[in-house]
Amino acid sequence: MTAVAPSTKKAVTLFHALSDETRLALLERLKDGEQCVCELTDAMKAAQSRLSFHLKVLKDAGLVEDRREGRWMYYSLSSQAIEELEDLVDSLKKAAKSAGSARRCC
Amino acid sequence: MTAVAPSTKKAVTLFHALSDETRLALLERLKDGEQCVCELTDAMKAAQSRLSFHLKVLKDAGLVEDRREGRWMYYSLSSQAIEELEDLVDSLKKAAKSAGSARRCC
DNA sequence: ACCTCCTATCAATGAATATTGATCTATAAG
DNA sequence: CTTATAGATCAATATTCATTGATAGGAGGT
Repeated sequence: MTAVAPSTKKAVTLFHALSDETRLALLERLKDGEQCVCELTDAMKAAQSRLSFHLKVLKDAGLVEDRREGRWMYYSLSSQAIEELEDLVDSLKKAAKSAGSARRCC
Repeated sequence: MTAVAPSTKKAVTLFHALSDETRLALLERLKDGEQCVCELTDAMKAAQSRLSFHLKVLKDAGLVEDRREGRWMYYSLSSQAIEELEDLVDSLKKAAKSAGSARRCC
């Protein structure tokens, strides 16, 4: 019954940020807690500019936060966007449960 | 502490399917119940081949199911993939809550 | 001031994706 | 059997995204 998702753009951004193997791997690592970029590049054997790019995508989507400490940048999960995600998935789930009533068409 | 998500590929596919405005709009419509392609093309004023393409992406990701009835194809939400989504988001949420413990680095 | 280390950004290339219009298949109706 | 309709698929193009290597900035250390 929902008219048109009010913030479709936001949802697209969120899901897009999650739709990449490298970025999911980053989030997976951040589940263990805050980490600095050097640690991530090291652990993932990835080029620095590559991770920097992906971390920016995650940050722009609101999925991670960054914090500077000296010359290091620390990244960590941000629960904010994750809750929005939860809501999106929830509304889908509810709708999926109330099975589709076949309607005459065309 | 999770090693490496076992089915990262699956997650990427799921999130990618959701990372498009047209596809989110389709899902939004399907929340109201099963609908045939002609109804969707009509309502969304989109080219038929375009929707067919996006519906395929959604179907390949397991987010929708199709059913043929005469010459019409009916699409509906599939709760299967949606539950996988829920799990993915859940594990992120839990990790985000146990705030990141800053660790010495580099 | 200089040099070094950590990270972000930029420019160029290459790879995936989306869009369009045309064609093909299947089902139904006459 | 012919025609019409619903939808999928294909080929070509346009667009968007990721990767790489180079450069630039900012913070410490000497």
